Amino acid sequence: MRELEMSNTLLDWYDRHARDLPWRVSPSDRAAGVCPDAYRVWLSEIMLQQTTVAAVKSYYERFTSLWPSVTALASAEDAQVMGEWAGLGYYARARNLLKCARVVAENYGGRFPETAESLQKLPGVGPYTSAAISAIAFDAPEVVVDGNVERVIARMFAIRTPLPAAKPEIKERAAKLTPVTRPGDYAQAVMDLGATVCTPRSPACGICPWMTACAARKLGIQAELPAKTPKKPKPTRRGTAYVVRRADGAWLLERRPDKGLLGGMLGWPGSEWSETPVPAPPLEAPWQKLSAEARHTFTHFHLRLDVEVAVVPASTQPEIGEFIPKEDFKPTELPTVMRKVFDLAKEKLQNLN
DNA sequence: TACGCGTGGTA
DNA sequence: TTACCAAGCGT
Repeated sequence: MRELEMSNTLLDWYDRHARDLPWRVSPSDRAAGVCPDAYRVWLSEIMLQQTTVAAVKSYYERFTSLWPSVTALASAEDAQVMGEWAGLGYYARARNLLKCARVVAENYGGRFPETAESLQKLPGVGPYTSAAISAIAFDAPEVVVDGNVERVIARMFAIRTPLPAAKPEIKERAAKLTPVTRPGDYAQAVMDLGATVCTPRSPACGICPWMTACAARKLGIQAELPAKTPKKPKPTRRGTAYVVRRADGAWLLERRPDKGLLGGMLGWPGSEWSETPVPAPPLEAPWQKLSAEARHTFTHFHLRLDVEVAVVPASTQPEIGEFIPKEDFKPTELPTVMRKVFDLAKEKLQNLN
């Protein structure tokens, strides 16, 4: 199949099978001249980095409802944005989201630049996201390559080189397929194909619009591709989290530094997380160690946290962190590992409500 | 180039 | 239970 025939075949498939997503303009609306709002495209693309559509949907609805425009988001309080992002993960995205919104509001008059080259200069916007925004929001013929596209292309051309070494070859192949007409729909079509048909495990080759052109399928190796360089094993780290409740119901919390793990997020005071952590209670108190531990797995290590709880007098002044009044404390604003600690500790401390 | 950086679903 | 995986970026 020629390149033009392939892209047309996929666009026909997309016209019939495009998923209905909150941030998407349907192919029929697009044909009628409707353009997606660059702010919404950008917001969705940042949220979708390494994150599933199912996880993103409710966050996207909440963010667009609270902040309908990039200028509105630029004016938001850091703490509120971090709190709304809690649970979605990769918190550097939220910090860069705010930075980017403020750059667009202050340096670009609230309008996103249209070229991938300009977009990639913005915080948190890399090669994939810049191309995706330019293609989807402005219909520019950019080559959009994400994990889905890598998988589809690696299979289509039976590229056996493991990722990430195969990226340049994949990008070349993807570039030759990218059409000049409807590049925004085409970019979303390849990603939809990867997400719904050319899936990582047990791809549905029988219903694939590109079935006859696929080299991996001819060889029967589609499920083995793309090859990946093996991952390192995850070590286990340990630590202790301290949950303090003041007699008036306030909770002792600490804002983590902007850089590093869970940067900028609220959390419980605690020891370092390491193979042999040193206990580090935030204040003197009659500590009670819980029998259960909080378990959580991050990208590169497993964590097992002991949880110690204490109730302290209403007059207690914190040396570390800050007492948050009970009416201001929202567990949903905690990153998931900290919410797990809370869920273990709350039964022992809830009698102060 | 390789690593640090979250979370929830799935097999 | 464990390992793998998902619309990557910054350093």
